[in-house]
Amino acid sequence: MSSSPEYDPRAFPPVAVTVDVVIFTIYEETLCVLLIKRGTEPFRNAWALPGGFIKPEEDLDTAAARELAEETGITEEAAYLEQLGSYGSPKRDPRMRVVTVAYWAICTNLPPPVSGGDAAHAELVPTSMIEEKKIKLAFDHDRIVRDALEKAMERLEYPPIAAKFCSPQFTISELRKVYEAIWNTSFDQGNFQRKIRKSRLFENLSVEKSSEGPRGGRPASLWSTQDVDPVHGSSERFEVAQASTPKIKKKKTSKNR
Amino acid sequence: MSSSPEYDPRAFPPVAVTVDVVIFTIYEETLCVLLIKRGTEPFRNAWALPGGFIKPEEDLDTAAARELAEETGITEEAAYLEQLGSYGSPKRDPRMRVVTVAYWAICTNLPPPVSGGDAAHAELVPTSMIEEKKIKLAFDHDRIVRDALEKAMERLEYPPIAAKFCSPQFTISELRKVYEAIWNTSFDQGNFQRKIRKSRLFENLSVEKSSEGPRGGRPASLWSTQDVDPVHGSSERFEVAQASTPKIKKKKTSKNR
DNA sequence: ATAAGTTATTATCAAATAGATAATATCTTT
DNA sequence: AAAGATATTATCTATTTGATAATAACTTAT
Repeated sequence: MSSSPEYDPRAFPPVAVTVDVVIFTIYEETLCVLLIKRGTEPFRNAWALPGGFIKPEEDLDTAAARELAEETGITEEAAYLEQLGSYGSPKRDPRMRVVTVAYWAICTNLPPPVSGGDAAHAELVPTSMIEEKKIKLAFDHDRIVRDALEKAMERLEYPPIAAKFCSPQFTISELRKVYEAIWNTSFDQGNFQRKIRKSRLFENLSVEKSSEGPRGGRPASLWSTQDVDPVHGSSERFEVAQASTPKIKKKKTSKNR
Repeated sequence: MSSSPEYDPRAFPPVAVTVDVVIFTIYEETLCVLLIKRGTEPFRNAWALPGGFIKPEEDLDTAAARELAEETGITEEAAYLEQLGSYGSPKRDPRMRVVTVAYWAICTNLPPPVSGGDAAHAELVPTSMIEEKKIKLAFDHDRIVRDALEKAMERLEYPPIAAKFCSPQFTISELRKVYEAIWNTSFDQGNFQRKIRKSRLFENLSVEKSSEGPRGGRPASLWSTQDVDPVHGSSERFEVAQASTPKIKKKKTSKNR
């Protein structure tokens, strides 16, 4: 027993360690993931998550932030980036033992042809394509995306994280549309507003008014939220149960592209 | 950009990969962690988490389950075991680059001198000792335990997971005591019972009655719960806010041993 | 056997929250 | 000026929660 911490690291078979990042964004009111088309074997021409090896002097989080920046041009501060879990099935890479540390990220409205990235190879794919197995992913990336989705849904019950899908200043309707896109349902405007307003997680930049946005209608006030750091469990939280009105509202199933 | 999945794993600097397990149990009404005293450098004589290298043909989860069984003699089915996250700071092990995949586990009432384990080296330590930095842990295990605590608190809001601290059949009071030990507070008996009874997560083995247990008082009915598998976020959940009565009740700060 | 103590279970009531719906406010467009 | 659109506020009811008490079913001491 307890062979445990009594070991010599140099005596053991080496493993390659990579990071992969599941980058979520909302595009055309649909939750999407950034994927890259592989150009080499194995899994040539299959879609894969952006990722790569950790560098010798690089922390895991740093490596993930680097991958995120390389693919989207978006810095870590502008996004939300969190570790998801590690995947190390012995056969997951046919070449050798590779353990990957997966991360997931939220980016604000990525432009469709990914700026700064290799536009030819990168694409935003609706998560429904993956959930419904309409697209084939390399390695175990299918599983990783599913796990990321699950974790994201959990985290988004903490509204400041959902706000990461929005611009730094946003209207309550924009935030509501984020929830609607992700849960693929409709929420009641008034009740949603009530919840946001009494939640002290957001700050009303009362003077400001949304300039662009929808054509017509009463202008909305802008809101912001403090940076989300350690998402400790005891934080204020949202039930995303059925805040929807049962009237007719039932959003059309998410569209593909 | 997008240097991403186009790589050759054999071309990169090797990393050693370990698993470490944060094993929680409740001992003397106090939440404890199983630690092992290191016998070799580095961090000789410091406390450390049980753990070790992944084997060439072993999945990460398998490795964690193996470590759990080696230290506690408890099989995975009897416990709750979940991945916590990976830690890979370049300097976390002075000897070479070691990335560890951390897990956390819940075990039912481990006997104080750990059965099946190396009793001389293993000990149950109250988590408060670690939270209050009264004990020094090897490597970054301090951080790992803190993260595990945070994650555990999150998960325990799903009551069937909290029930893993109890025997397969338990009384509502036993379950309540689990919450009280972990949140270090008192909960109202009646309200707690109300919540459990209407939550459909537990099954009342109505005929049965607790035989042992407390000496005196009305006998409690026994309950069980289905096995908890994928803890998907949309599950029924508990608010652990302040179900406590504000009367006097304020549990003494957890005792050491 | 009875009383006292202990734990479990059920009941009750007020306060807070959530779901549903409507009313009002402030814009843009016709 | 009217119609349409979106935001914001207001109500009302149903449900849930927090607090407290009452009752039930046992064990132990007298």
